[in-house]
Amino acid sequence: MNDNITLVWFRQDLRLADNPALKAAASGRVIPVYIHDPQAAGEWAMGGAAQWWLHHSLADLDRNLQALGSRLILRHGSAPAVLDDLIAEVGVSRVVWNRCYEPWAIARDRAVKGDLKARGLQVESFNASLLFEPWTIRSGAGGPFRVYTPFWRACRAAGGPSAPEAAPDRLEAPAVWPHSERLNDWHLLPTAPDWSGGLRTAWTPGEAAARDRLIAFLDRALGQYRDRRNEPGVPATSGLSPHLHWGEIGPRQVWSAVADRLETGAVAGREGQAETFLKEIVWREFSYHLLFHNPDLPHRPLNARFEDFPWTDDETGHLAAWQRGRTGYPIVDAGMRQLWATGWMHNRVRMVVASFLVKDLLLPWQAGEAWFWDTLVDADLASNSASWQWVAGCGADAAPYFRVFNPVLQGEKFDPAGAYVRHWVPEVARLPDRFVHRPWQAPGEVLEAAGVRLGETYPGPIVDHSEARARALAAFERIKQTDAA
DNA sequence: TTTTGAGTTGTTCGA
DNA sequence: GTCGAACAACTCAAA
Repeated sequence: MNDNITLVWFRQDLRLADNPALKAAASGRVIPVYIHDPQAAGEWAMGGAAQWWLHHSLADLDRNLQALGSRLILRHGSAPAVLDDLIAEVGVSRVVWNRCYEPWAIARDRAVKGDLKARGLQVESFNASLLFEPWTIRSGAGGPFRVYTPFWRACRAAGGPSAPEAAPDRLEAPAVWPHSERLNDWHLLPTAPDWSGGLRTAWTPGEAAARDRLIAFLDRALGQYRDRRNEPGVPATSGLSPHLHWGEIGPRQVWSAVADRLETGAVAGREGQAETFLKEIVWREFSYHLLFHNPDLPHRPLNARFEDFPWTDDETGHLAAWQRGRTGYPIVDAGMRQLWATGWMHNRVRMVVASFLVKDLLLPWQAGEAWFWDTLVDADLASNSASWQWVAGCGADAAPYFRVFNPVLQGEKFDPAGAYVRHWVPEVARLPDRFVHRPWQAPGEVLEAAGVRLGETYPGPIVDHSEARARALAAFERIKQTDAA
């Protein structure tokens, strides 16, 4: 039975526009399907925040497909088995998808492709998630990059990414729809308790919301991006990371929208501000490039010397204090609480909290990576692992080991009026600016007037930063010696 | 082929 | 108070 039906397997490309697999299928009958397979990712199964996002994004995709006369078929189970079932049920002749780049997904997709082709089906995969495929950007010597700036230049030299394509106008339905499971039965949303209130306040998953967020960012913040993106108390960043992760919008769409503003003079005199934003988009590409060429990136330090780094055991409950935002450093605690409440953290603060975990607490970067994975709505294997390695100093083009963020100075520099810490750490909200990032240095009467009792209403610092910094530098000194020996 | 200069995000110290 | 130097080692790419 061959009805010339194309099965479009949606994964991290939950959108209709700029979706090459969907576009390729749209000339004939289409069955869009999403397969929920929590086991496939192994230890990188989605965290709770990611599942919350996925639920709403799938609901949105289904609505958008229905507007084109189609719908989204939901199935759970092992993807190869589910695809087999669908193919047998409805007589599919062709299967298409947009590529994923997690090592486990690459292995799965390669096996599926080989298997389906061997059985005579047409199978095609496309690029929806990246400006450039990781294997197409090469250094002068022909290999992958390990330093960002040459990678950026190589991307620029590759010319602009291809233009995004519009969504199909309509989609032809099959004569009979295969059965679909119900989204609610997947229990992706938290219940008992429902902790998703902060996520709902902060985010609207879905393709239209992604587009709205992009436009709002371009209108309001692109022209000051370079100067203000580091201020966590100001909405100066795009907030596109979860939308990009789930593919509700693609980097080509983002790139072309920025290029438009540049070409039309909408950011005249502020091109450098916009360029800094494009560089951030390319940092995402760089992370995918690194993961593709170094599949162990999520587990093992790129710089092998760090295998022997003397991380400490978490005997003191430091990890839990960090996770719950009770380190006694307001900027660190604000970030960790923002993460817990909203599933997202401002990038500047991600660097501060990561440096604190890895350098002040000497806990392994993988512990931070795992916590971020569990709690972020934008949890992305490539960006998360590349960024943690960068902070830890063991990654590509990494922060030098002696760069230890001082949480007080970082707070005072980037949140000088304390708006960010006051919002997320209300215990210290009534402290004056000059003590809001260093409550333990406030005189007793100032603390009292602000209603702060250190150790009771808010913790004292769990480590002394300057001692911790010295400890970190000494630890790095040890792996230097290990290497020389 | 070899050499050379440059490379996202910081802090501290001493002049 | 400000300012420059020092804090490694390694990759990349141009010369």
